[in-house]
Amino acid sequence: MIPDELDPLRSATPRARQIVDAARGLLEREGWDRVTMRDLADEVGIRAPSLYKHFANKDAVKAVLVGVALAESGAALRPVTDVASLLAAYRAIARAHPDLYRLATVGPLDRDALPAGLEEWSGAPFFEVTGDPHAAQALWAAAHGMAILEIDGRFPTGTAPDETWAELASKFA
Amino acid sequence: MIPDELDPLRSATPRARQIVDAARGLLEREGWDRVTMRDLADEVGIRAPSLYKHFANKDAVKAVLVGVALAESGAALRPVTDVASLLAAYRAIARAHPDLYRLATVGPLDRDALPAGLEEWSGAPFFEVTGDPHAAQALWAAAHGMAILEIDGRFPTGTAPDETWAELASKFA
DNA sequence: GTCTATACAAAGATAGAC
DNA sequence: GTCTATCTTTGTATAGAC
Repeated sequence: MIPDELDPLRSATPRARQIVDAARGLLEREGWDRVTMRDLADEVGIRAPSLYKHFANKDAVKAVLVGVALAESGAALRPVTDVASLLAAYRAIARAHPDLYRLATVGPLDRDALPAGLEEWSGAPFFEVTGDPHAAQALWAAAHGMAILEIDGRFPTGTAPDETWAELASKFA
Repeated sequence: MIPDELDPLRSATPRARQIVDAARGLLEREGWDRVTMRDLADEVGIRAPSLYKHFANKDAVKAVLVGVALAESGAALRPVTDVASLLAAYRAIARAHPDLYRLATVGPLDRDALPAGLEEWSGAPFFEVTGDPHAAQALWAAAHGMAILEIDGRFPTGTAPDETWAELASKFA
């Protein structure tokens, strides 16, 4: 699915992979703020100081998880067919792994910590479906707005109705 | 501009207002994570524990600031004319006070801590300009997606081009 | 690479005196 | 309502044994 050279775990040791897996589990159960280095070490079965032999700090763990999120998202959005299907796939990703989605999309992005080309590859489906860079960015931003507001429970009704997603799709169809 | 009964500072004591003002200043200079109860107290000229005589905890300070942000946003979006002007006003708010915008729009919303009706009043311009609840929600979500990605520097080019905002406006015109 | 032990600096929060 | 003193959690880090 994802090109080998874009895999954020490409050169990770088995132990590093294990740590990332554990971090993802904790993240999806508790949210990033509640992932502590101590709990992460517990989950792996080692002591907290040992984590620093594999990752410089907590942010380095986060960077890999962000890469994983972008890679999985880019894969799930392919192959590209039409706007409605793309939006449906995008929504599904955010709802399936809300904390991972949040981690990868909220706040600044440390681009230097990502495999070169991954960010672009992850967003390319929006260009493919619109055929125009500005329309692609606008559609991506709209999809993100819908997704993040939905998983954060910000829509007054509690969850975003299917009709609102359909309305958005109709505008860009 | 804003109805009196929606004012989040309506029943605040002078000291509480002073604390909120100081918190806003710190927020806009440093971001919410760097607003500490100690720094906030310093700014006001008292000791950190004294803050807890005026606010239950840091989240209670945040709740008032979120209310202030919603109130100012709702005021700045009025009067409503057309989609393009509404989006321009929305974008201007986010760019003028990015950390306040983030505080009010990122993550879950503690609705119980807000004046009743404020959230709805703040978002009503989107209903006014579209005349349809689903289109209003979709437009609001799209505007938020654009705004938050722009102030977080998430657009690959660095900042969202005016053309992308124009593209979005054209879809909902 | 892992462990134990230890340390330190934020940061939110509380208890109790005045 | 303000103070001083104190507690806890957490990220981060080091030293040194195995």
